[in-house]
Amino acid sequence: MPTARDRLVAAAFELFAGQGYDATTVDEIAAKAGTGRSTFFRHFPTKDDVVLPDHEALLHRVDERLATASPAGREVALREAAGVVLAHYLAEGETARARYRLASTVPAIRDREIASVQRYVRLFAQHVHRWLDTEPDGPLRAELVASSVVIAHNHVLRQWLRGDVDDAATTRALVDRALDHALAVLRGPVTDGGPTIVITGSDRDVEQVVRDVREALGRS
Amino acid sequence: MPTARDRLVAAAFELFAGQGYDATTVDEIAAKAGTGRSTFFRHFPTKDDVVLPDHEALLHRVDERLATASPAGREVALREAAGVVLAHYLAEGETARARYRLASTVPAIRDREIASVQRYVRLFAQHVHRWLDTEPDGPLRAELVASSVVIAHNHVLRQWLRGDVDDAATTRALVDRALDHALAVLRGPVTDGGPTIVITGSDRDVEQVVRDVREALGRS
DNA sequence: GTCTCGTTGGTACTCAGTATCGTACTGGCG
DNA sequence: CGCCAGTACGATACTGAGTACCAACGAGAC
Repeated sequence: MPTARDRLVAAAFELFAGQGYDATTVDEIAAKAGTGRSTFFRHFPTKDDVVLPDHEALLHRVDERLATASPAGREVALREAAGVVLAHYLAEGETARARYRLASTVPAIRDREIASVQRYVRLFAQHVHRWLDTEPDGPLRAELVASSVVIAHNHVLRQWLRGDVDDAATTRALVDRALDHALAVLRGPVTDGGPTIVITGSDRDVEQVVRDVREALGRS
Repeated sequence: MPTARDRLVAAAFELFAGQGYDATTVDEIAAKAGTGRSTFFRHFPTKDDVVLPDHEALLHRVDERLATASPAGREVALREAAGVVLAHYLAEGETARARYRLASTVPAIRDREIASVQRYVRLFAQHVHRWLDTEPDGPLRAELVASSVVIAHNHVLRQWLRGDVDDAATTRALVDRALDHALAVLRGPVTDGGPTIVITGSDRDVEQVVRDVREALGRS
């Protein structure tokens, strides 16, 4: 016999899928789970929470990873922190996908999801602020980096949730690649005096770069 | 005699400020406004909406500005679209600040605000997608640009809402400057083959840039 | 006058969420 | 075995948001 909490979650998912979110009352969920109404609200503060994952534990783990970042390892810390979240969803598997489908159709749940995402952004921002606040435009860049990391992560995560990508290793690789874009702001500040140059990528053929620069400036 | 809608808004702001959001019932608001309960819900779908601005009109104007962007004027379109939103808040003046204080303390309103912000991000993303989807990593970069523009705008807007900045012209200048960072992703893609060069700023002394590049690459 | 039509007020209802109480089921300890 | 915590559960009653529906009022059209 599964625990009452698990029965409630299962019953809720079935009823929501069958007759829709709004048309399902908490009483029905409790009845189908063979429990009392009080028990439902004892386990889930609101009706929404029965389908939303417990972000608390996840946020805590992300927080821990970001807290232990040496100045040199900040970019790695951000990547791994995003990886922690991704791993959680991948491990959830079909449950995460069912929740995604639900959030796509039910406004109330979608709004809750958005609010949850914002908590991750805030958490990331909190740490990046510590790193950048003394730099020029640090506070702004901190927020840009934080939101960009989450955007990049979620962009790929959605591909997996929709089933566009199915392989876990591929998904992880895509997130890594997406974070290249997101972390560009972290690498170089935009100074307002002279032009700022940001060069990324592995190939370091100086003369080729110079040719590219001349071409780019000539065109502009 | 102001319209019933205006009286309801005024009554709501006063009661929320005086006794808190949760402790205020819709009946009280209606009573203070000298109207019936039905009238309240006829004007505002939910209790939250009485303090939230009508984003519909604003979203529409932003949409219009973004829709009429030539390929060369895309960056300008994004800047002006952000400017439209900023101008609206600046025109609201103290009302916007009161709402900000309310959203800072009441979770329900804060969540609604977050959901509203997300609608702007989606609208921006919708247009930027049209522009970038065919480019490498276009869809991701579109979302990064959209969220970054909104983040940058809101970062400065919050400074004004808090009163850290009070002058309208200064605020507009700060937004313009903040958007420099946000639009970096729009300017250059990060290719994975050779190095990618992103050059920002107004000074276009090619030889100086080339010297900078050589120095940067020499160091690395 | 009266016939609409839009705005309003009033009433009754559903349902989420809160508070409170009594009860069953545990494990530990004498 | 009897007693005693602590804990999970169920039932009831309540508040308040949001919905549905209906009756009344007022302003113009004819």
